Amino acid sequence: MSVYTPAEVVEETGFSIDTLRYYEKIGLLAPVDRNSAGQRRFSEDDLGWLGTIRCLRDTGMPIAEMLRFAELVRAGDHTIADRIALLEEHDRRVRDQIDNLAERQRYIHNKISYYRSVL
Amino acid sequence: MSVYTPAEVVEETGFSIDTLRYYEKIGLLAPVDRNSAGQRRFSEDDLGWLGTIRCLRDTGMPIAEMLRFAELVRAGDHTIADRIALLEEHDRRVRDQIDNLAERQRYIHNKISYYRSVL
DNA sequence: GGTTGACCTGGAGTCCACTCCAGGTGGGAG
DNA sequence: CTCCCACCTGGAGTGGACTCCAGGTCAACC
Repeated sequence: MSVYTPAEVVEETGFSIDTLRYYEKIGLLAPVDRNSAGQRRFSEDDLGWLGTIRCLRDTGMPIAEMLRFAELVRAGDHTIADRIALLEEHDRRVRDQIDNLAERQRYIHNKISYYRSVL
Repeated sequence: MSVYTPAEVVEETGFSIDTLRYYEKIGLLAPVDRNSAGQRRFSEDDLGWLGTIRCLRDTGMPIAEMLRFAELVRAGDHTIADRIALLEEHDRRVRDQIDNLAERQRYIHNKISYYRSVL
Protein backbone atom coordinates (compact mmCIF):
# COMPACT_ATOMS: atom_id res chain seq x y z
CA MET A 1 0.00 0.00 0.00
CA SER A 2 1.76 3.10 -1.17
CA VAL A 3 1.39 6.46 0.50
CA TYR A 4 1.57 9.96 -0.91
CA THR A 5 3.14 13.16 0.36
CA PRO A 6 1.16 16.38 0.29
CA ALA A 7 3.15 17.53 -2.74
CA GLU A 8 2.26 14.36 -4.63
CA VAL A 9 -1.41 14.73 -3.80
CA VAL A 10 -1.38 18.34 -4.95
CA GLU A 11 0.16 17.13 -8.21
CA GLU A 12 -2.33 14.30 -8.70
CA THR A 13 -5.56 15.91 -7.59
CA GLY A 14 -5.08 19.52 -8.55
CA PHE A 15 -6.22 20.66 -5.11
CA SER A 16 -3.87 23.09 -3.35
CA ILE A 17 -2.29 22.02 -0.12
CA ASP A 18 -4.30 24.66 1.69
CA THR A 19 -7.47 23.24 0.25
CA LEU A 20 -6.50 19.74 1.33
CA ARG A 21 -5.88 20.94 4.88
CA TYR A 22 -9.13 22.85 4.79
CA TYR A 23 -11.05 19.78 3.65
CA GLU A 24 -9.53 17.76 6.44
CA LYS A 25 -10.27 20.46 8.99
CA ILE A 26 -13.96 20.61 8.11
CA GLY A 27 -14.22 16.83 7.97
CA LEU A 28 -14.73 16.45 4.25
CA LEU A 29 -11.60 14.36 4.35
CA ALA A 30 -11.25 11.94 7.28
CA PRO A 31 -8.17 12.55 9.48
CA VAL A 32 -5.19 11.77 7.27
CA ASP A 33 -2.39 9.45 8.51
CA ARG A 34 0.80 11.11 9.71
CA ASN A 35 4.45 10.05 9.73
CA SER A 36 6.58 10.31 12.86
CA ALA A 37 7.16 14.01 12.23
CA GLY A 38 3.45 14.72 12.07
CA GLN A 39 3.43 15.22 8.31
CA ARG A 40 0.52 13.93 6.25
CA ARG A 41 0.83 10.71 4.31
CA PHE A 42 -2.20 10.17 2.11
CA SER A 43 -3.45 6.68 1.29
CA GLU A 44 -4.75 5.27 -1.98
CA ASP A 45 -8.23 5.54 -0.47
CA ASP A 46 -7.72 9.23 0.25
CA LEU A 47 -6.81 9.73 -3.39
CA GLY A 48 -9.92 7.92 -4.51
CA TRP A 49 -12.12 9.97 -2.24
CA LEU A 50 -10.47 13.18 -3.44
CA GLY A 51 -11.36 12.11 -6.97
CA THR A 52 -14.99 11.87 -5.93
CA ILE A 53 -14.80 15.25 -4.21
CA ARG A 54 -13.28 16.78 -7.33
CA CYS A 55 -16.14 15.45 -9.42
CA LEU A 56 -18.87 16.60 -7.05
CA ARG A 57 -17.27 19.97 -6.52
CA ASP A 58 -16.74 20.58 -10.22
CA THR A 59 -20.38 19.80 -10.89
CA GLY A 60 -21.37 22.46 -8.41
CA MET A 61 -22.23 20.51 -5.29
CA PRO A 62 -21.91 22.76 -2.23
CA ILE A 63 -19.53 21.69 0.51
CA ALA A 64 -22.39 21.22 2.98
CA GLU A 65 -23.86 18.53 0.75
CA MET A 66 -20.51 16.85 0.12
CA LEU A 67 -20.20 16.69 3.90
CA ARG A 68 -23.54 14.92 4.12
CA PHE A 69 -22.34 12.46 1.50
CA ALA A 70 -19.08 11.95 3.38
CA GLU A 71 -21.03 11.15 6.52
CA LEU A 72 -23.13 8.59 4.67
CA VAL A 73 -20.00 6.94 3.32
CA ARG A 74 -18.46 6.79 6.79
CA ALA A 75 -21.65 5.47 8.34
CA GLY A 76 -21.31 2.20 6.46
CA ASP A 77 -23.08 0.04 3.93
CA HIS A 78 -26.57 0.52 5.26
CA THR A 79 -26.54 4.06 3.81
CA ILE A 80 -26.07 2.99 0.22
CA ALA A 81 -29.67 3.65 -0.74
CA ASP A 82 -29.33 7.16 0.68
CA ARG A 83 -26.12 7.71 -1.24
CA ILE A 84 -27.84 6.66 -4.46
CA ALA A 85 -30.67 9.07 -3.73
CA LEU A 86 -28.25 11.90 -3.08
CA LEU A 87 -26.27 11.24 -6.24
CA GLU A 88 -29.42 10.89 -8.34
CA GLU A 89 -30.69 14.20 -7.06
CA HIS A 90 -27.36 15.75 -7.88
CA ASP A 91 -27.35 14.10 -11.29
CA ARG A 92 -30.67 15.78 -12.04
CA ARG A 93 -29.17 19.14 -11.16
CA VAL A 94 -26.19 18.45 -13.39
CA ARG A 95 -28.54 17.61 -16.24
CA ASP A 96 -30.40 20.87 -15.63
CA GLN A 97 -27.14 22.76 -15.63
CA ILE A 98 -26.13 21.25 -18.96
CA ASP A 99 -29.54 21.96 -20.51
CA ASN A 100 -29.44 25.48 -19.22
CA LEU A 101 -25.97 26.12 -20.54
CA ALA A 102 -26.92 24.73 -23.93
CA GLU A 103 -29.97 26.97 -24.01
CA ARG A 104 -27.98 30.07 -23.07
CA GLN A 105 -25.35 29.13 -25.59
CA ARG A 106 -27.94 29.40 -28.33
CA TYR A 107 -28.60 32.97 -27.22
CA ILE A 108 -24.89 33.72 -27.38
CA HIS A 109 -24.65 32.20 -30.85
CA ASN A 110 -27.56 34.35 -32.02
CA LYS A 111 -25.91 37.41 -30.58
CA ILE A 112 -22.66 36.60 -32.36
CA SER A 113 -24.51 36.01 -35.63
CA TYR A 114 -26.30 39.30 -35.24
CA TYR A 115 -23.06 41.17 -34.62
CA ARG A 116 -21.48 39.46 -37.63
CA SER A 117 -24.40 40.53 -39.79
CA VAL A 118 -23.92 44.20 -38.94
CA LEU A 119 -20.17 44.26 -39.43
CA MET B 1 -42.44 53.24 -25.51
CA SER B 2 -43.59 51.52 -22.35
CA VAL B 3 -41.74 51.73 -19.08
CA TYR B 4 -41.48 49.26 -16.21
CA THR B 5 -41.54 49.71 -12.45
CA PRO B 6 -38.92 47.96 -10.32
CA ALA B 7 -41.52 45.37 -9.27
CA GLU B 8 -42.29 44.57 -12.92
CA VAL B 9 -38.62 44.20 -13.76
CA VAL B 10 -38.10 41.88 -10.79
CA GLU B 11 -41.01 39.81 -12.08
CA GLU B 12 -39.75 39.70 -15.67
CA THR B 13 -36.03 39.25 -15.17
CA GLY B 14 -35.85 37.25 -11.98
CA PHE B 15 -33.23 39.61 -10.58
CA SER B 16 -33.99 40.95 -7.10
CA ILE B 17 -34.47 44.66 -6.67
CA ASP B 18 -31.28 44.78 -4.62
CA THR B 19 -29.40 43.14 -7.45
CA LEU B 20 -30.82 45.62 -9.95
CA ARG B 21 -29.71 48.55 -7.79
CA TYR B 22 -26.32 46.91 -7.33
CA TYR B 23 -25.90 46.46 -11.08
CA GLU B 24 -26.77 50.09 -11.63
CA LYS B 25 -24.41 51.21 -8.87
CA ILE B 26 -21.43 49.38 -10.35
CA GLY B 27 -22.28 50.51 -13.87
CA LEU B 28 -23.34 47.20 -15.31
CA LEU B 29 -26.65 48.88 -15.95
CA ALA B 30 -26.53 52.45 -17.28
CA PRO B 31 -28.26 55.02 -15.05
CA VAL B 32 -31.94 54.14 -15.16
CA ASP B 33 -34.57 56.82 -15.87
CA ARG B 34 -36.51 58.18 -12.90
CA ASN B 35 -40.03 59.54 -12.47
CA SER B 36 -40.68 62.82 -10.68
CA ALA B 37 -40.44 61.10 -7.29
CA GLY B 38 -37.00 59.71 -8.09
CA GLN B 39 -38.25 56.16 -8.58
CA ARG B 40 -36.78 54.00 -11.31
CA ARG B 41 -38.65 53.50 -14.56
CA PHE B 42 -36.93 50.90 -16.71
CA SER B 43 -37.09 51.05 -20.50
CA GLU B 44 -37.55 48.28 -23.03
CA ASP B 45 -33.82 48.60 -23.75
CA ASP B 46 -33.00 48.09 -20.08
CA LEU B 47 -35.03 44.88 -20.15
CA GLY B 48 -33.20 43.67 -23.24
CA TRP B 49 -29.84 44.40 -21.69
CA LEU B 50 -30.87 42.63 -18.48
CA GLY B 51 -31.71 39.60 -20.62
CA THR B 52 -28.18 39.65 -21.96
CA ILE B 53 -26.77 40.03 -18.45
CA ARG B 54 -28.87 37.11 -17.28
CA CYS B 55 -27.49 34.94 -20.05
CA LEU B 56 -23.87 35.90 -19.48
CA ARG B 57 -24.16 35.62 -15.73
CA ASP B 58 -25.86 32.23 -15.87
CA THR B 59 -23.11 30.93 -18.10
CA GLY B 60 -20.56 31.96 -15.51
CA MET B 61 -19.16 35.20 -16.84
CA PRO B 62 -17.68 37.23 -13.97
CA ILE B 63 -19.06 40.70 -13.36
CA ALA B 64 -15.73 42.30 -14.28
CA GLU B 65 -16.00 40.88 -17.78
CA MET B 66 -19.65 41.81 -18.15
CA LEU B 67 -18.55 45.32 -17.27
CA ARG B 68 -16.00 45.26 -20.07
CA PHE B 69 -18.72 44.10 -22.44
CA ALA B 70 -21.05 46.85 -21.20
CA GLU B 71 -18.35 49.42 -21.92
CA LEU B 72 -17.90 48.09 -25.44
CA VAL B 73 -21.64 48.31 -26.04
CA ARG B 74 -21.74 51.90 -24.77
CA ALA B 75 -18.70 52.89 -26.81
CA GLY B 76 -20.60 52.47 -30.07
CA ASP B 77 -20.57 50.47 -33.27
CA HIS B 78 -16.83 50.55 -33.83
CA THR B 79 -16.45 48.02 -31.02
CA ILE B 80 -18.52 45.30 -32.64
CA ALA B 81 -15.50 43.22 -33.65
CA ASP B 82 -14.30 43.35 -30.04
CA ARG B 83 -17.71 42.30 -28.79
CA ILE B 84 -17.69 39.33 -31.15
CA ALA B 85 -14.24 38.36 -29.89
CA LEU B 86 -15.36 38.60 -26.29
CA LEU B 87 -18.48 36.53 -26.89
CA GLU B 88 -16.58 33.92 -28.89
CA GLU B 89 -14.07 33.55 -26.12
CA HIS B 90 -16.89 33.17 -23.66
CA ASP B 91 -18.63 30.70 -25.94
CA ARG B 92 -15.52 28.54 -25.87
CA ARG B 93 -15.60 28.55 -22.10
CA VAL B 94 -19.27 27.61 -22.12
CA ARG B 95 -18.49 24.71 -24.44
CA ASP B 96 -15.74 23.59 -22.08
CA GLN B 97 -18.09 23.81 -19.15
CA ILE B 98 -20.66 21.64 -20.92
CA ASP B 99 -18.03 19.08 -21.93
CA ASN B 100 -16.67 19.01 -18.43
CA LEU B 101 -20.07 18.55 -16.87
CA ALA B 102 -20.89 15.74 -19.29
CA GLU B 103 -17.61 14.03 -18.43
CA ARG B 104 -18.16 14.35 -14.68
CA GLN B 105 -21.71 13.13 -15.15
CA ARG B 106 -20.39 9.86 -16.53
CA TYR B 107 -18.41 9.43 -13.32
CA ILE B 108 -21.55 10.03 -11.28
CA HIS B 109 -23.48 7.53 -13.39
CA ASN B 110 -20.78 4.93 -12.83
CA LYS B 111 -20.87 5.59 -9.14
CA ILE B 112 -24.64 5.17 -9.05
CA SER B 113 -24.39 1.95 -11.07
CA TYR B 114 -21.78 0.64 -8.70
CA TYR B 115 -23.90 1.43 -5.66
CA ARG B 116 -26.90 -0.22 -7.32
CA SER B 117 -24.84 -3.33 -7.96
CA VAL B 118 -23.95 -3.74 -4.30
CA LEU B 119 -27.43 -3.16 -2.95
C1' DG C 1 -55.71 63.36 7.80
C1' DG C 2 -53.68 58.99 8.94
C1' DT C 3 -51.88 54.66 7.26
C1' DT C 4 -50.05 51.69 3.90
C1' DG C 5 -46.96 50.21 0.52
C1' DA C 6 -43.66 50.74 -3.07
C1' DC C 7 -39.82 52.93 -3.57
C1' DC C 8 -35.35 55.69 -2.30
C1' DT C 9 -30.16 56.12 -0.26
C1' DG C 10 -25.53 54.91 1.69
C1' DG C 11 -23.34 51.76 3.89
C1' DA C 12 -22.77 47.59 6.58
C1' DG C 13 -23.17 42.58 6.71
C1' DT C 14 -23.31 37.80 4.81
C1' DC C 15 -22.01 33.61 2.59
C1' DC C 16 -18.99 30.54 0.35
C1' DA C 17 -14.82 28.56 -0.50
C1' DC C 18 -10.87 29.08 -0.04
C1' DT C 19 -5.99 31.46 0.66
C1' DC C 20 -2.50 33.52 3.21
C1' DC C 21 0.40 34.35 7.18
C1' DA C 22 3.56 34.10 11.20
C1' DG C 23 6.07 31.33 13.66
C1' DG C 24 7.82 26.70 14.30
C1' DT C 25 9.75 21.53 13.38
C1' DG C 26 12.39 17.83 11.32
C1' DG C 27 15.09 15.54 7.83
C1' DG C 28 18.37 15.47 4.11
C1' DA C 29 22.21 17.72 1.08
C1' DG C 30 26.66 19.90 0.96
C1' DC D 1 27.19 21.55 11.42
C1' DT D 2 24.43 24.48 8.88
C1' DC D 3 21.22 25.48 5.65
C1' DC D 4 17.24 24.71 3.05
C1' DC D 5 12.93 22.97 2.07
C1' DA D 6 8.74 20.67 2.79
C1' DC D 7 5.83 20.48 6.04
C1' DC D 8 3.11 21.79 10.44
C1' DT D 9 -0.58 24.84 13.29
C1' DG D 10 -4.27 28.25 14.47
C1' DG D 11 -6.24 31.96 12.96
C1' DA D 12 -6.90 36.01 10.10
C1' DG D 13 -7.84 37.79 5.49
C1' DT D 14 -9.72 37.69 0.67
C1' DG D 15 -12.84 37.98 -3.38
C1' DG D 16 -17.04 37.68 -5.58
C1' DA D 17 -21.65 38.61 -5.67
C1' DC D 18 -24.87 39.90 -3.57
C1' DT D 19 -28.32 41.01 0.57
C1' DC D 20 -29.92 43.51 4.39
C1' DC D 21 -30.78 47.55 7.18
C1' DA D 22 -32.16 52.12 9.10
C1' DG D 23 -34.21 55.93 8.13
C1' DG D 24 -36.69 58.65 4.75
C1' DT D 25 -40.09 60.14 0.63
C1' DC D 26 -44.27 60.19 -1.88
C1' DA D 27 -48.83 58.98 -3.70
C1' DA D 28 -53.01 56.71 -2.93
C1' DC D 29 -56.68 54.78 -0.48
C1' DC D 30 -59.96 54.77 3.47
